[in-house]
This record gives sequence, C-alpha cells and structure tokens, in this order.
Amino acid sequence: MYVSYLLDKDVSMYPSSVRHSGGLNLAPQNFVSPPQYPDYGGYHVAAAAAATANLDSAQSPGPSWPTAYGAPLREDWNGYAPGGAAAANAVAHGLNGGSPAAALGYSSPAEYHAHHHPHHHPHHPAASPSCASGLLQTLNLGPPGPAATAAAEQLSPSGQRRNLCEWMRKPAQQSLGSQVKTRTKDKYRVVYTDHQRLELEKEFHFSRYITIRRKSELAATLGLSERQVKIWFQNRRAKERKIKKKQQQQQQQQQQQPPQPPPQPSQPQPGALRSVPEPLSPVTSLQGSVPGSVPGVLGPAGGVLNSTVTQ
DNA sequence: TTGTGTTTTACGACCTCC
DNA sequence: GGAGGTCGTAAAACACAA
Repeated sequence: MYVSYLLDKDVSMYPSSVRHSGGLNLAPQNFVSPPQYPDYGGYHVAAAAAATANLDSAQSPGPSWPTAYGAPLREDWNGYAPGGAAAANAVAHGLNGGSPAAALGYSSPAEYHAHHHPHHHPHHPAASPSCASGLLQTLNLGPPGPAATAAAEQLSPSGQRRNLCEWMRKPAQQSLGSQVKTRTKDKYRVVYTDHQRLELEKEFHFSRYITIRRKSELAATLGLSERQVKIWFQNRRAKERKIKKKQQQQQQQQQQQPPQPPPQPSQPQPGALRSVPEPLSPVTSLQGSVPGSVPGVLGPAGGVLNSTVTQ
C-alpha cells in the first residue's frame, strides 16, 4: 500500500535520531553553513548563516572540510547560491509553520499545491485540512478506519508514536543533524538530512519523474543543487526498480515452491532492517508514472515531454 | 570493537530525444 | 551538442551480530 509504504519508510528508512547519532541532526547543507564545501560555487556561507540564524543557534559544528581539498568549482552547485539560502531560510520558517506553502510564500496550502502540482497532485498533503487522515482519504483509501488511523501514526525512533505529519510541524532542529562530510581521495558523499529526504520522497511519490520547474524549486527549497535533485531521483528510481525486481523474484520462487506451512517469524537479515520499503505500485496506478503521462515531465530517455521546461 | 551486509550519494558510460 | 534517461559501480554511512 502506498500509504503504508510511506509510513513504513518514514519510520524505518529515515529514523533520524537513529541514523544520525549524536542528538541533533544538524543540516549544514540545508540551514547551517560551515564551509564544508568551500569550493562549491555559489554556496555562500554568509547567506546560509543567515538562514541558520532563524533556526537554532546551538548548532553548527565547525567546518570539517579542509579547504585544501580543492574540488573543482561546479556550476551545478548553484543551489547554494544566495537564492537557495534564502529559500532554505524560508523553509526554516515554513517548517515551523508546518507547511511548505508557507515556506514558499503561498498564502495557503491550496495555493501552494495549485502552483506546485497543478496537473497530478490533486491531493497534496499540505492541501489537506487534516494531514494524516486527509492523506489517507485523498489517496482513494476512503475514510480512515481503525487500521488507517493506526497507520497514520508511526513510531518515532525513540519508540514513541507520533503523528504522520509531525515532521511538518516539528521545527527544523529535528532534522538538523551533524552532516559530517568525509571524503577520501576523489570521492565524497554527503548525507542528506531527514527533511531533505522526506521532501524528496514526497515529491517522488507524487511523480517518479520530476519536472524541470519542480526540480529547480525543490533544489532551492532544500538547499540542494538541481544536479543533486536529479541524481537523487535517478537513484530513487533505480532503488524502486531494484525492489520490484526483488519482489518479482520472490513471487516466482513462491510460485515454483509448493504451498508452505504457516510462515515462521522471519529472521531479519543483518543490515536489512533499516529499510526494505513496501511495494510502490499504487503510486504508479495513481498517476500513471509512465513518463509522458505527466505534463512537464522528462521522459526516461531524456527529452522534455511537455511544457514546464522553460517557464 | 570489529566484521559484514545494506543503503545512500555520486559519478561515468552509453543511450535517446530535441 | 546538451538535456536527462538507465545501468553499473565506488565509497561513505549506517545497522547489527558476534
């Protein structure tokens, strides 16, 4: 189920406090701005620091990135430009306000929704009066029954149940983990904050293929570069394909094998406990993830399938 | 603490489309 | 030629068992 997948994922895939040990999940890439990537063009420390000032002053670990590393300046890191920082600032407020609409300066969630998902997002959670139940209802699941209500809750990493939309209401400090950058010779990898990944996941579940416009907006909102957003979607699709492939293989194995006695409690595999999300199929049927069915979405083989491109 | 397996970012190669 | 797609892979980050 789509919703269950979201819920499961929210719990198991991004257990913020678990994944990012050390309490605060600072998000330097988003809101804080130690010059971890001093050589990323356009990532202005001062601007980002301005964004930081709106959050929590008790954060910002020092720069963990030696400037001597000397990575090449890249154009596609412009998400760190002052505009991006400003957007991150807006997000910071938006989070506290509990709505991306607020973050982006829209007067209402509906307006935000109409702007961002005019074609295929008739049920953005932000547009729902009640986030959890609204999500369940608008995802053609009907009125939330007991199970749905239960599904609307989830376990926090600490074991406490929290509402589905809590991440929206929670101040950004929840996801402000220490995004420590480590890098070896020529490889590096940042760890996206929970908020970044949540937003990306949300967008992904609305559409497997992000429009150019949304990519730009999302990049600015999350303080990522458009390239990062693009690659994230590519990796996310790959992950989905991998999961589906795995499930197909399992189904084939089950079909080949004779009926088994009642399943025993499965032994969790090491490392597999973190996130093996549920199938995503409902989403596909929801909006026709087939590239081309969504206006303004890029097709799988490249090529802009519709407008939105240069608006 | 360490070893191992999985997941997450990021990239290059190659492809298609405009 | 440039955009973005998939596919394969590297390596960091992470979870967990021993």
